[in-house]
Amino acid sequence: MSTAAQDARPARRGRGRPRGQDSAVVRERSLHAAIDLIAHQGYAATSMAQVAAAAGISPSGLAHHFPSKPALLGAVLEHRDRLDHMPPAAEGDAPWRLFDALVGLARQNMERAELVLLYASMVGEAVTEDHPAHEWMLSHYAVTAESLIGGLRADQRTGHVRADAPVERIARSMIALMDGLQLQWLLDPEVDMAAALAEHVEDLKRAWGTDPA
Amino acid sequence: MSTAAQDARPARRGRGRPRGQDSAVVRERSLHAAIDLIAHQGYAATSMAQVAAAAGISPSGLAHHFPSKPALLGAVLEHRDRLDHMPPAAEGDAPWRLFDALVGLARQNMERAELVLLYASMVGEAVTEDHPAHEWMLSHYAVTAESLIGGLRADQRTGHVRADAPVERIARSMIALMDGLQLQWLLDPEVDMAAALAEHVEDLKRAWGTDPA
DNA sequence: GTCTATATCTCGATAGAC
DNA sequence: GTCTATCGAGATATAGAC
Repeated sequence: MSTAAQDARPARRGRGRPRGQDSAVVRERSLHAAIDLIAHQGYAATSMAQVAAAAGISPSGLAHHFPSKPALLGAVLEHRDRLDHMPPAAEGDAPWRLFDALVGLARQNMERAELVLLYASMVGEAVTEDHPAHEWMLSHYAVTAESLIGGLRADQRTGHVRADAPVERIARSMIALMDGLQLQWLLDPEVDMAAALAEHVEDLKRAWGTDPA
Repeated sequence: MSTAAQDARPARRGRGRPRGQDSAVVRERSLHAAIDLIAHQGYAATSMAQVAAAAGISPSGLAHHFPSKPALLGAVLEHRDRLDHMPPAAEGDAPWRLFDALVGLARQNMERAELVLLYASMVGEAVTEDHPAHEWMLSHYAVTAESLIGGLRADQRTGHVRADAPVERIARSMIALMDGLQLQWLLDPEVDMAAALAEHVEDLKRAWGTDPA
């Protein structure tokens, strides 16, 4: 999009109204400032003025890009989901692939404390029904659980997972363990959440898998 | 002036200054109002005025019992810990007693959504270092983990738990699972967190216990 | 597109009457 | 012990200049 200069593009540059690209840059900067602040303070405790100051613009300037606080939150959540997404299940997947992928995601997230902190803050606040991120949270859990359950069912069809495996419980426990470990890791970086998760997945394979270890 | 009621003391009773007992009642009422509001909205989003209104007094009246917002939070946390406490390990404990007790606690908490909601809100907010409840949260995890680890070590000494059991990891995973299941249960009351936890404890006993199932 | 300025609220906390 | 009154600070949001 935006194929460079339309035509002559004279010396409008210095102080003329900034166009396209500049706007995107400021928006991006504001978004990252918001992520940082919401992660550390929570949504309720973060003000538009703080975000604007961190982004180097005025509150009104911020309001131009994000007309309201919930709108800013929506953009933050959208950005988060793009960075930390569940890999989709595919037909030819290796057995337990999604579970292994989650272990990898956990290891990757140990290099991105900001993202984990944002998630923990959001989840804690959004459990209440009327929170602006409540719908996001419901959807997040539903999508994650359905993805894991679908993967397990596929593995059952190909015979790599025992037919009597309690797939819902396995999926729910995996998600719960991930969430809980993230909290503990945030409080104590010595906690190796990827390793703990990997051990759990190994236990699952031993208990419900059909392939030899 | 106003020598009138100095000694006659007519119907002073009805509206005279309330004493002792009354104060405790109002304090209790304020405390429960605060718990309810903080549980549903979080600490940052809850105002002293809201708590006062819910308790049926004025903000200044509330300030008399709790001189500041952090002071009110402290009282809330203290009350919470009294209701939802880790049973202490004792010398003659049955094997895995603390783990069974936690399953029972989870089942009990499924009748006390308020308490679980308060915990989830607090944990989400207090991960940040400068939150007024951060110290509480660190202590909460430390005490819980040490208690579980101590119980496992005692069971190892009595021979009911295998000597090569990774006690730290078992304790951390148990806590993580509890925390994560509480979130999922709050979002979907169909989730039976006590049952899921009980299954996990059974898995632990099978994997690391020495007693026959 | 960003700014200044302002409108309208609500916050936490304090002082003093009764 | 609870109230009214008030303070100063900071919130979201809008209007209009440049």
